[in-house]
This record gives sequence, C-alpha cells and structure tokens, in this order.
Amino acid sequence: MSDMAKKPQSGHIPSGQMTLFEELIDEAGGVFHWPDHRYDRTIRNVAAGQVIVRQGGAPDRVFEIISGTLKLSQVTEDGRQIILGFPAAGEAVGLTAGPEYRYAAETLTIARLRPVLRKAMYRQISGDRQARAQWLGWIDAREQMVQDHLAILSLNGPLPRLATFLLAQNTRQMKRAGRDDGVIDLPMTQRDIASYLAIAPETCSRTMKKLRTDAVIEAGVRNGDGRRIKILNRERLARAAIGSSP
Amino acid sequence: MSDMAKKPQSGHIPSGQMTLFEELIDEAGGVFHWPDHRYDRTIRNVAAGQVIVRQGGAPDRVFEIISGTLKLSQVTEDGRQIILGFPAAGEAVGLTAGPEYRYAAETLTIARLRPVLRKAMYRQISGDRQARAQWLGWIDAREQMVQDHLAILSLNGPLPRLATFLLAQNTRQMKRAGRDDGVIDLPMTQRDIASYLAIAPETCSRTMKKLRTDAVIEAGVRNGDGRRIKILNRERLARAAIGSSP
DNA sequence: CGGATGGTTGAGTCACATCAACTAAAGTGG
DNA sequence: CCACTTTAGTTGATGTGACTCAACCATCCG
Repeated sequence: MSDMAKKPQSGHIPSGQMTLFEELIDEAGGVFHWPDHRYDRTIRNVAAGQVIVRQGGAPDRVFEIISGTLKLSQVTEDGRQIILGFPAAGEAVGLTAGPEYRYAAETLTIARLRPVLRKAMYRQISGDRQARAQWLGWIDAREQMVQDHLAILSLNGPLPRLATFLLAQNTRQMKRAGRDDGVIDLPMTQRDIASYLAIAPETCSRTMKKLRTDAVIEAGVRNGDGRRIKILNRERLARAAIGSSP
Repeated sequence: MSDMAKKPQSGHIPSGQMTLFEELIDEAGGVFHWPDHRYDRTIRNVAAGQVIVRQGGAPDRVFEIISGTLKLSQVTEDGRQIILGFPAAGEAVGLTAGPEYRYAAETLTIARLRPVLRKAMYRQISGDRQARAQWLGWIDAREQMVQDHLAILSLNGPLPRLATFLLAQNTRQMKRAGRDDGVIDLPMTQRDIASYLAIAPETCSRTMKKLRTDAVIEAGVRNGDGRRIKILNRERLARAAIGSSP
C-alpha cells in the first residue's frame, strides 16, 4: 500500500553520461544549486537525476525546459509518493500561485533549462503582450497536463491507462519533433510510469508485455537513460485506450 | 464502463425550492444566461441545477462563489463524464489560462455568485496589490483542489478514497464556518461522489454503509438538496483514509 | 397514485494487488 | 578487468475485493 514510502527512490544520481558533459554541469550529485548571479534567462545544462525544485521550497523561480525531460513528484502528508507528470521541452516547471512549490522536479535526462525569476515573470505578464501570451501558454499547458492525468486515473483498468499514456506521450513528442515515426521515448522508469498511472509496477510490466505479444508495440533496448518503444498498430492502441478489447 | 455516457445526467433541473426563491432567481431551467449589462461585480442569486459555465465556452468571466456549492464536470473525448470537484463559498470558478473553459460548472444548491470579467481580472492583477493577492489565492486554491483530487485517485481502495474525501469536505466546511461540529454537508449525489472518486456508485454506497455500521459516521436524513452526515469517530476515519483497517 | 430519480442490497466473476523468486543489466570497487 | 552490489524489470501463484448485472426500496414530484 505504502511501498512507495519505504523506497523513496530519491535522486538516483547517475554518473554515466556525466563524464561527457562534466564541464557543462554545474553540480554533480543531489540537489542542484542554482547560482545566484546571472540567474536571469541564462540557459544552463543540468545532468540527469538533479533535483531542480524541492517540494516546500520558496517558488522564486520558474524554469523553462529547453530540452530534456523532467519528473514531477510529490510526497503526501501520509508518506506516499505520487508522480505528477513528465514535462519536457517547451513546457515550464515551477509555476504556482501559492507560497511554496507543491511538488519536486527532477531531471530524468540531461536537460537544458532557462530559469526566470518570479518577479520578472510578473513584470512580463503585466507588460509585454507577446511575453504574456507565452506565459499563459505555459500555464495552460500545465492545466492540460493535470486534466489529462485526471482523465487517465478515472479510467478503470491498467490497459486503458497505459495505452492512453503512451498515446499522449507519442502526441507530445510528435508535436515537438514535427514528424511521427511511431517511436516513443520513455526516459522514466516503469516504476515511475506505474506510480503515475496508479497501478502496481508488476501490472505495468504485464500490461506492457500484453501490448508486445499482441503486436501493438515493439519494445526496443535500453537507450542510455530509459527505454524506447515503437507503435506497430496505432488503431488497436487507440481502441485499448478507451476500453475495447478486440 | 461508459455508463456515464449513457446517462449524461445533465442539469437535473430541480424546481423544489425554486418557488421559495422565485423572485431572486434570474432564470429557471437549463443553462443560466448572464445579463450582459451590469456584469461587473454584481452578486446574483442562482437556483440549483443551473449551468454557469459550459465546457468549450469562451472564458470571458470568472465567478466568485459567495455562497452555495457547485459541481465541476468534464466530458472527455471518448464520451466519459468526469467530476472534477465541488467548489464552494470562498472559491472561484472559471479560472483558466486557455482559450476555452475546460469543464462545465453547475450549481448544486442555491448559490450567490459574483461574476468578474476577465479583462477586469487582468487589470487588477497588474495593478492593485491587494486584489492581486486575492486572485493568486483563488488560483492557488484551485491548484490545491486538483492536487487533492490526484492524491485521492492515487489511493487504491474505495474506503481510503471516501474517507479522504469526507475529511477534506469537513476541513473545508470547518474553515468556512469557523467551528467544527463534525457535520458534513453533501449537496452532491452519491453518483457524483462515486465519479469524483473513480469508483462504482454501488461501491460508494457499500463503503458508506461500512462506515455507518462501524460507527465511524452517522447518516442523517435528506436535507432538501443532498444529505448530511456526522463524524462520530474522526480517529478511525483518519486511519481509514491512509489504508489502515483497524 | 404513477413515474422518475437516487440509493440500497445480493450474487457471481474476473482481474488487480500482493508476495515471492528470479533474471538482466548497470554501477562500484578492488 | 573481474567479483560484488544494486537496481529495474520479469514471471508465477494466490486471494481478495471491486465491478457488473440485477432486482429491489425510498423519496420526491407530477
């Protein structure tokens, strides 16, 4: 029930690719510390497994994701961990109207992030018309993410949930890349996916297998960080998403 | 699976209390039409069962709830209906950064609403410091609502979900009333609660019964619109919320 | 009184969570 | 470069419990 509490799986600090990007990385392990100077709009490279914002921290910055994928997680009062989503390039992280960050954000892959001070954000929203449209777009995207999550969780089986998740992931990556070859990058672990879908990790694995043996998807090999799968039959994947078995 | 689609239960247009408040009510059945003139900050009384905002409509107004309880619902692309929450006095409805309302809002009880034009909202956010704090508070409250919903849906049984829901309802009403007598108003149907918790209506009923027979709650009689229950043992309700059976 | 809506209860089935053991792969350190 | 450890993922067996279908009350409204 609260097995997630027993294994917080906090920052699994990989150091595999890090040697390649050592000079680009600001800090190596654990929580990423943002330099206080030159914080405004300076894009920085961050290693995988870095905690960008901490739950409960003061929300003084918003981060625009230039590239890479992040993971949003939250620890509830009773100790369970919830995965809230996997924002990627083009989205923003840290947007909140409250007095503190409600969730933690952690890089799943190497990422390029642009920090923006909250003050600057308010200035831009009031002033520059174009910048405001940009901000509202990010806020809207976040709204959409949450809505999609709720829609997934109100589905009643692992198969519809996973299928919907994969399709959504495909759509997002397709929009980002401009083309659609049916390949879906999954930089997150299956454990994270399971938590996001509110199913058991074993069930997630079994459902994946079912999709594989039914020739709906094709599982690739490990891709440095995470897996990569390919959609073989989008029709059936879409039908699985709404609960029709054949 | 999609039984909600078969019975959209759209606007169940009650006319019970309406005779009492007939002169206060602007429109009787179906979708509530807001007068175009005097829209700014004029509190209006609305009957129960009125649709305040429609999904897909242009989000030109935000509604501050002075009194009463509303229901937020959404119809997904594949026809399922999702209940997103039950905002009450002190909260705001219709806040969105996108080009259209994502969900419909309907009054569950008689309500007093203050509409505010979006333009006026932007003006206030940029200008008046105090008004901005108010708006940010509403946005934050909405964030909190969604987070709580996600936290509930990531719980894995009907009992924890229902218990959490009841405790949250109690907390909200307690804060609003200033005192806590353990009484919880439930203006929504059990069908709505079940949809909100993503469980079957029968399961919702059975779980309620279990709480009743275990002397955790006491069920009152029908209260005009909806039921009213009382918490007899908050300890056990709280323990049920995190999944401990004893 | 009849219709409609919301709620309750019963029986049965299926499937998800759980526990457990195991493989695969990658990081760690000598 | 090879043992050791750790983590992610896979598979099997099992019991329970939530959904489903169905019929039945209870209220409220005409």
